[in-house]
Amino acid sequence: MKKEMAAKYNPKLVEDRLYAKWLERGYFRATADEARAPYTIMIPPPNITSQLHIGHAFEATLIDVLIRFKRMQGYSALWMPGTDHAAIATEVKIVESMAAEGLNKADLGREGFMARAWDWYGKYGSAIINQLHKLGASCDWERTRFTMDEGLTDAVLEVFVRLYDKGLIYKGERLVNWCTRCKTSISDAEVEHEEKNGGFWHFKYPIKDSDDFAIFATTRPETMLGDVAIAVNPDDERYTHLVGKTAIMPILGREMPIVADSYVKPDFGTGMVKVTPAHDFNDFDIGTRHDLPRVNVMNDDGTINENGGNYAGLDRYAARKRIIQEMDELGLFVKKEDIIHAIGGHDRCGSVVEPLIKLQWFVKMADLAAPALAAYQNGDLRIVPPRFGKVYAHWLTNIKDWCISRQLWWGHRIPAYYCDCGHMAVAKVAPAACPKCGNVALKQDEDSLDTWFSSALWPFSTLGWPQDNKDLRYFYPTNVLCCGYDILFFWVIRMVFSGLEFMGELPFRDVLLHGIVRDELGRKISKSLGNGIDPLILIDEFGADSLRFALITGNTPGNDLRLYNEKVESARNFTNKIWNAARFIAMQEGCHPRENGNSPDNLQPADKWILSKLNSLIREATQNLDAYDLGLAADKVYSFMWDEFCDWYIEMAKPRLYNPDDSGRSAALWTLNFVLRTGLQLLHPIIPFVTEEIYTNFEFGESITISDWPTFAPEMHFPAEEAQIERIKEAVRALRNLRNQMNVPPSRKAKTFVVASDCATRSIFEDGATYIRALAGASEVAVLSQKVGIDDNAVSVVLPGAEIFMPLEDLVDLAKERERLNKEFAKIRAEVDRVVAKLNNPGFVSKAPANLVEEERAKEAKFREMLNAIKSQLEGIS
RNA sequence: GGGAGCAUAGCUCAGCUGGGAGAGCACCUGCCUUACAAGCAGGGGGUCACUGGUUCAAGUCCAGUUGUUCCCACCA
Repeated sequence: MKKEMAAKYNPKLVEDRLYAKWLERGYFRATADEARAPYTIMIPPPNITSQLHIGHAFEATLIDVLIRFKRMQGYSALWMPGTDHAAIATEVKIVESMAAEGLNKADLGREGFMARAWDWYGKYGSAIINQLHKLGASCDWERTRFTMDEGLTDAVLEVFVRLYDKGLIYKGERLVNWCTRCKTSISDAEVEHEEKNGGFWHFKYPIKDSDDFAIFATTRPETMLGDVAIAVNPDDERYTHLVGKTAIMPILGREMPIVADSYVKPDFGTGMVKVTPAHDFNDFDIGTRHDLPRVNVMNDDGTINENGGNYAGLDRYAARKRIIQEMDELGLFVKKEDIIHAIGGHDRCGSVVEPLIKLQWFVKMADLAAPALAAYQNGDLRIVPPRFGKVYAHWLTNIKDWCISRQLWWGHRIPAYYCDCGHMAVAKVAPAACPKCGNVALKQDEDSLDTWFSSALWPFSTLGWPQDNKDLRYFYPTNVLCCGYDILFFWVIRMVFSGLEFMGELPFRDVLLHGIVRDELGRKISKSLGNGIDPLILIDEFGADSLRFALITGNTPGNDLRLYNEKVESARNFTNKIWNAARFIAMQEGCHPRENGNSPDNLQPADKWILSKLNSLIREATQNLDAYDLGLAADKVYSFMWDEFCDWYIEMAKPRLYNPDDSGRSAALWTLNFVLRTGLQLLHPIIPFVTEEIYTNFEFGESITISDWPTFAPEMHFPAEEAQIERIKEAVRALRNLRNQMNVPPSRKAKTFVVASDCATRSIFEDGATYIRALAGASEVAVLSQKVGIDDNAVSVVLPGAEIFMPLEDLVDLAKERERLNKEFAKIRAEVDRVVAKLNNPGFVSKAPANLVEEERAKEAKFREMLNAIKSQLEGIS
């Protein structure tokens, strides 16, 4: 070794170099190795529209921790990377960029547009992927996939055709959510409802051959142009006499029946509802039940069409205004109420979504959803945290048919081919001629598929499906799917039913959901707030390890995470602490095991104590990681390495290290190396760079990345030494506290007397004397069975089973010392009272587990003894 | 209208199957002790939102209340 280590860890000198090494040596390559078990995670493919943002960094860190952990455990660990074409999101961006050049889609035509889109992919497609290197992500980059790759496209077409042949995909005229800005249909999941202030306008329609009116209310007066009926509740006695009569839409002069339908709630509004089947989902159903016509009054761009009479050509909102005005002029406007109601907007562009009747493609969901729901209900699919299972089940229970066609160009074009004869063929490859009439001029459907249609296949399409192959059989099903809870119903559900349908097996066993990263004020990151956190800037400032550690600690699955500089800074301090612990060890003469044959033959209590603690830590951290409690695991290793190892063990080892003749020196060096090495391994999944740098500097092996995950070792379990050192620590803490309270300067050393009547206790302190000297400012430690020969002016502290005296004649203020002892007495007195109260409770003694009762009894004895000791000390100084 | 989360130290958050409240940051005191001042030692600070219940024992389980955040939903 003998490599000079800098006093401060500098990630900039390390990270890129190590990442390049990992790539070069192919550590992230995963192969279908039958000798090992597979462990697979598919990246949630980032959209090619975006750069790496803090949410990606969070998710990637979670995944990388799991992958690196499992790789070290010996699994053939595959983290499959890739990107998503993100149909509408990308198309919107491309259209925007075209607009800047004064171009629109029509100018380019379909082919020209696609060429431009592929250019876009070439330019931005790999942005995040490349940025993930900076974070240390251990993906198998050679497998990188894109949802519009040839292979994945083949999978999409295969699925489409199979579902169509099975009758699970159909084309039909349905009411769909329509974005008037993007001019495409969107799925239910893409509609975001937001509470907004709005108007609730009340109008009346005259009733034919009567002086009566049908009074109703609407939030969208412009849709009145498409009214085809008035509906009342069949049990509403106020209106039953009107059922069967005819109302007149005065502006268009359209006559419409008054029908009875139980959908209408008598106590809401006026109890009468205008029925507009072409522009409202409920009305669509009412219309179907009563066989009403569907009058579409809106164009694709949100203007009124020819069915709107004089209103044709007007924008929907302008039409709304004028209709209100015209109805008012006709004396048929009643009133306007201000209400707050939910308005659906397009999640990509925010414009208000209009329900319109369109000829679209749908996936029939009932048959697909059932097994996906069952898989969750019977426990095959585990969702972490479990509370999200309800969301999952709710979605699958209430799922409606999925509108998969989009009036977009960027995406997988629907493989349906039309002939002039009216025949439609659905096939992966365009038929050379119409199977029915032989016409060769077939036209492909203009629409493309919802982006989620392809990402639903991600867990198997990335492995080569529909081609059968070794990798697919080996790595599928994947182990865990890690994504944000916000895409549980967008994506997870669709992957589950697709996997079950086409692979006959769940795509993953576990779903690990994470929350979103928020800014220091707890706000959601958003463009409008400008509160974005750039991971690359944080990495540049603090290092990737620090960012990763900050993202892992203090977080539990499914919970949102607040990120701020101090947190990353604190993580940075931790990496530096580890670095310095290693630096200290490296500075010791002959520190390397190979240099002088350091061995664990002569382990001392402190060695056994730290090894035993480490051993428990291995077990706990492993369990936590397996249970996806990454934050918990990180916390435990953190406090072990910092508090136990650095602050206690290293300090306890120093006397031996500094004495070349100490017979325990070799054991200390061995222990330092062993604990360091193991601690690094436990930390490596979370902070891969600094751990690798130290690991290789110490020549522990070729690379920590491919080292074996530590396992619990029964021979490293030393309960007696653990208890022993804990008692020494207690004594040291008490002495430090004492010195501090008595204002003893740290430089002032003093002889220290430990008095214990019990022989075993004396032996503990005799063994630990060296630690007390080193850690508590004792010049010498004398262990006695009785208090003899100790100056009366010594300050003292009472421990369970022992008293410690530190004579500091010139420094002792007797009054102060008395006050301190009195306080101590009161404290222990309170403890005694509490224990006694517990033991006097007959319920406790009879019902609590025997060992607990026994413990309490022991405590009582211990505290009483301490009480007596303090009492006699008080007497001694008065 | 349904469903869920959260409510613990000044701030941000941990706390697994119920058995004497923790961390980081901030704060106070003392230390440049030859790994680390990005550090060391010591310290202050919490009726674990409220009410009731189960239990020998509740931050932890149950019910309700309040506050807050989010998701879903066609109340025209």
